Amino acid sequence: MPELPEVESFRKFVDEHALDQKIECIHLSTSKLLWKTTGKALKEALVGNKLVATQRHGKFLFVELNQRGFLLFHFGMTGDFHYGKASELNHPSYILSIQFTNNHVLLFSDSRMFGEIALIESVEDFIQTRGYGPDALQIGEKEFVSLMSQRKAAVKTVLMNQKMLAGVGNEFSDAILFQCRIHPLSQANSLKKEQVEEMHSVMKKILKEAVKVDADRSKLNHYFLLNQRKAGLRCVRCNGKTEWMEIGGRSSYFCPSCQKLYSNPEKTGRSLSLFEQ
DNA sequence: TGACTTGTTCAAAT
DNA sequence: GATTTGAACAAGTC
Repeated sequence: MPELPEVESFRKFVDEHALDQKIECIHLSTSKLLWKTTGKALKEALVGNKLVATQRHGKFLFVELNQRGFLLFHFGMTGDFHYGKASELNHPSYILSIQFTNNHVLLFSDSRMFGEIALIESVEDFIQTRGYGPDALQIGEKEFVSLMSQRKAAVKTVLMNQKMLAGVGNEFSDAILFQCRIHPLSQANSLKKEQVEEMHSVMKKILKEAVKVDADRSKLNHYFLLNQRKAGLRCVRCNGKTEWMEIGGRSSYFCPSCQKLYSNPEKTGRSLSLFEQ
C-alpha cells in the first residue's frame, strides 16, 4: 500500500519520465477521484503545458505545472503510475492518462479508486486547509515528542493519524513499533521521552531506508512485520508468537512477548479494557 | 459466497 | 470543544 516511501518513489518516477514535455492531450476515465475540479478544468490546466517539478508531503504528490499551480495525486490503496508509448500502454483501471507530444503517456491507475486527483494553487495552503501534520521525514525530534505526549490514544493510531504526522500507514507503523519493542495499543502519552525519541529515530531510519530502495519491499525483509503480516509467526527477536488485533480499524500485528504495553493507570482508555479481561 | 483488506473522511461517542 | 472511535467507501483476493 502506498505509504511515504512508495509515494516518494512515484515522485522520482515522474521526475525521471514526465517532466518538461509538452502535454498533447489527456483522457479521464472517471471523475470520481476529482476533488474540487472537473475534467474540463484539468484539460485546460494541462493541455499545451508542461509538468516542471515535483514535491511530496506525507502520502501526497504535487506536480508543479509550468503555468501555475499543481496537479495533486493521492494514491489511496491501489494508486499507481505507468509510463510508456501511447500505442502500447493500456491499463484496465486507468483513471487519468497524460499524453505528451513525444507520443508517450503517463498513466495514473487506481483499481479500488480510493485515490484523489486535484488542481491546487498552493501546496502550503492545501496542507494547512486539510490540517495535515508535518511530513514524517521532516519532523524534528522535539515536535515528535511533544505530539506524542499530548495524546492518550493508542500509539499506533497516533502514528497513522495524518493530521498528527503525515506519511506513516498501517504497515510501516507495525514495523516501527516492533523495532522499538512497544505494543501498538500503548497509550502515546504514557511513553517515556527516551522511548519517543527512539521511536522518532527508528521511524526515520526505516522510512529513509525504504526510500533508498524505491520502496521495494523485497529489500526490506529485515524489518519484521513489514512484509510478513500474519498471526502465529515466530518472532525473530524472542521466538514468541505474533498476534493479530484490530487497532484503529486496521489489522495490526505484533509480538506480545517482546512489545511491552504501556499505559497511564489514572487515564485508562477504552481500548485497554480489552487487556484487563 | 462472503469475509477481509487498505487510507481517509465523517459522524457519533466520550 | 477536543479527542477518540468506528462505520463507510470500492473492489480484488482468498
